[in-house]
Amino acid sequence: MAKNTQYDHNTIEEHWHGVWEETQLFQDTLATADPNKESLYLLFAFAYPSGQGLHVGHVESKTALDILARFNRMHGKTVFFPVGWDAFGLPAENYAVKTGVHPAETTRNAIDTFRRQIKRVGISYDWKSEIATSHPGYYKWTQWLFLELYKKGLAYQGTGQVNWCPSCQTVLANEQVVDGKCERCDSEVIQKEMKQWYFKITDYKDELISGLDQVDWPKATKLQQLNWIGKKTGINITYQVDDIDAKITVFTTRPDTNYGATFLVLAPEHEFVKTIVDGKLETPQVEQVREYLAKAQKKTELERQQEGRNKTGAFTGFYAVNQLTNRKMPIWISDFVLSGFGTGAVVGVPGHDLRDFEFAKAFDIEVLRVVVGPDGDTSPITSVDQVQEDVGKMINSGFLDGVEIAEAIESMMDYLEEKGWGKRVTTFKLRDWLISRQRYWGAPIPIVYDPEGKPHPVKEEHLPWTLPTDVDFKPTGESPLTSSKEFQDRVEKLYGPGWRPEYDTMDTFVDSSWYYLRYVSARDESQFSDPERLAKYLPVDFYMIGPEHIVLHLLYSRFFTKFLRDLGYLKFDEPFLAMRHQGMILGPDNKKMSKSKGNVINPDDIIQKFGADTLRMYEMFMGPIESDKPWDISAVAGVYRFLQRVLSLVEAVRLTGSETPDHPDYLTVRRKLHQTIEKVSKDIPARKYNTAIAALMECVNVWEKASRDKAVVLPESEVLAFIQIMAPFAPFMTEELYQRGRETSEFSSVHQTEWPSFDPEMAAEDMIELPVQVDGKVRAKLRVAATDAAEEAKVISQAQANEVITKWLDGKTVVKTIYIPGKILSFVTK
RNA sequence: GCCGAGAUGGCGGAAUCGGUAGACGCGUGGGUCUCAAAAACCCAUGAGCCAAAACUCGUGAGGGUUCGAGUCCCUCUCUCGGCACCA
Repeated sequence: MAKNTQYDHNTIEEHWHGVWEETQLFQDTLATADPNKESLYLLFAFAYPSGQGLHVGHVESKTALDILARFNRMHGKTVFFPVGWDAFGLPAENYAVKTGVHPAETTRNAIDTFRRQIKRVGISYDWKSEIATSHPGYYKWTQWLFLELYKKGLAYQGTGQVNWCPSCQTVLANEQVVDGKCERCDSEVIQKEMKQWYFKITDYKDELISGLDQVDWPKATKLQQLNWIGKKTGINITYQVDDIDAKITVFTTRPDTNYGATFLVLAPEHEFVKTIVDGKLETPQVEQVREYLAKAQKKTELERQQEGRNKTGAFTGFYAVNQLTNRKMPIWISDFVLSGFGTGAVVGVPGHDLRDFEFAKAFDIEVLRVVVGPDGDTSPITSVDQVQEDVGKMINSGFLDGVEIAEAIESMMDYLEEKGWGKRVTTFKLRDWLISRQRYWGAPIPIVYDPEGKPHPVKEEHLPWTLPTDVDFKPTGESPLTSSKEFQDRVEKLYGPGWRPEYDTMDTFVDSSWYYLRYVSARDESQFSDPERLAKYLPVDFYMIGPEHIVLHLLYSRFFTKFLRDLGYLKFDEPFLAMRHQGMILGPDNKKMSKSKGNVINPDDIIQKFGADTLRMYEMFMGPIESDKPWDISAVAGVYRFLQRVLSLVEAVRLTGSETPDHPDYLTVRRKLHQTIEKVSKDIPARKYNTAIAALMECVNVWEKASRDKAVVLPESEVLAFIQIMAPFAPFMTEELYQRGRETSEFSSVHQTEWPSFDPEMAAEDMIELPVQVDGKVRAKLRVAATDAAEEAKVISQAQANEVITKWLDGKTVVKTIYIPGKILSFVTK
């Protein structure tokens, strides 16, 4: 056979890239789609076009989807596989602050780079439906969506404590604060009271939970969403404040221990605290309350967290009465109680809640035991390890004595409700979504204010409400749009003198939470998306997305989907039917790739040296898509060698020209080929690309050996089948091999051919190797004709005739014989 | 602390309705070719014992169920991800 056929990957890949561009292969899918064909919508979480360009992680997830796309096209489906850009965002704006280059220009250049790189990797996107969120044709509809929410009362202005990043000079959503720091720049986030725009995502909280039953997502992802929504059932208990006309309601999930309640704690922001500070309620402790409040408000989120479990607090001078015991419980304030959760007030049961115990110890409050400890311990609780939270029988608890905790919870809730002292409630951790951003590079919020400062929606005929360009980017703490003269003039001209625009822009997550709806009619100027196409192609069949988007993007997207469904625009409840996450590609040092560590692999370099086919195939071969895995440059070369061998092998077949289907070893190769077709056909839909590639390699190993040692030459149809099953992985080289074997000059791609079928008969082995165990240990392997595998008696007698088995059975009594047809034969002796 | 995922040769990983552990690739050792080297190709490659065959051990640790456990059950350790003074 011909050795070392030159594998000139750059020439091959650039050539076919050019041909595909010219012939518009797989472009404008929906306009040309056959309505009778089954359709498949594959979606990649669109990327922020950063100045760094494409990285190997992008290549991984894009290739994974591209393989699915090509495979399904070859199965006759209409595959919708669009691409776009999450183009608004901070990096371009920060770059503008530093250099003065307008974000629009930075973004345009970055997109151009990405587009070029993605095409070079051979991702078969439909570029006709490309979108960018920063394009007025797109954000017009983002603004339209805002107005629809506004009309329904789901976009509202609220004043409250917000997360403020002093470095980005903007507010952040709760979801964007990570460990008390800004997720973008790691600056410490502070709390600020501001008037901002919110979306009422909490209206959908129940459905955001129940809808998860409809989708095929990783279990862990669903749990994480549930966790974030944080549904909890408990009871609100209302206590009378002693001596004055006031009541305080606490939320608790554990009313069972209420006989052990000895104090109340209020969040610093609690209404009752306000009345004290305002002097409406007289107490000798007013000064210390004020002092504590002042201190608490100054703390940043981070400082609060760093305090850890150390309890601070102040006594208000008031007492609440526990109806169960008539005990007067001192009312304290402390910042460990959060105003946003429950009622902003808790009842302290120090004997059976770790936190309450710590608080009681810090301020010398009485601790009562109401649950029997392990080994029947009923002594007073004096140390932390006696604080028993979850299990045990009630004691000192009146009618609950002797009852297990779980049962006591329900009994007590019933009792409190019966008495009118409490009411069962459900609470959620999920807050409304704060969408105002004091930044430039985003979609302007389509709101204008009249001279009295009252907000009005921008009229729909004024959409897109364009982002002004005469803006000073330098962050001042005020929105950059404040500096635009054009923006101000526009508003006064359209709405009247004294009117002013809303200067804030929308969180970029607003842009990215509905893009998958826009793709199907990306150029439509009359509506946000085409109803017919939405009905036909949505919801998304398969979504590939990084694990970092689990909480924010998915939650917001699901909210929009449900909202638009309620308006009648959509006929489905969930936007993404199936979803998986790609793992991270780590540097060769097994660490996350970063410029500072100098371990970044640039896909351009790999393509230059080995080609896009190698890059794709290597990344798919590294391991399961879902797991993190380190880059290994010599393994890349291994994949390159494989491709080179394929090229040589196929070339050799064609140069030889004479097939040898009558060769005795031909059947071995054909069997392997059919086994490989079967394996690859099963592995691709399951996205087990690493094992599919391993199978392709095995096939080549067998084929090559037969070709070299035995001069076996496969018929052209079988060579073609191999090329076809490899095509989704290595689109360039397979196109080259396919075209070399064709006679006609009219272009038709290997990627448009029909996927080869495998013949189970041809794939079947005629001899199998059957392990034989004696007492659980494999002692011999029998060669059994496949046709005999089902005949137990025949197999057993063959085993008993085996020399090694005889030796092991010698002098022993076989008490049991187990035969799993075709799998294993096991003798058990005494 | 709580929730989730995971731990398999020198490395990445195969194999989980319980049935030959280590497919495939990398690396390593030896060889062919060459004046030499590179490339390419061939052979070997879990550990122990060993001339070889055979045998013994072996999937984070310890127990258990089973004829048989990487896979199932219990306990534990470590790593990664998420949440966290959430009442």
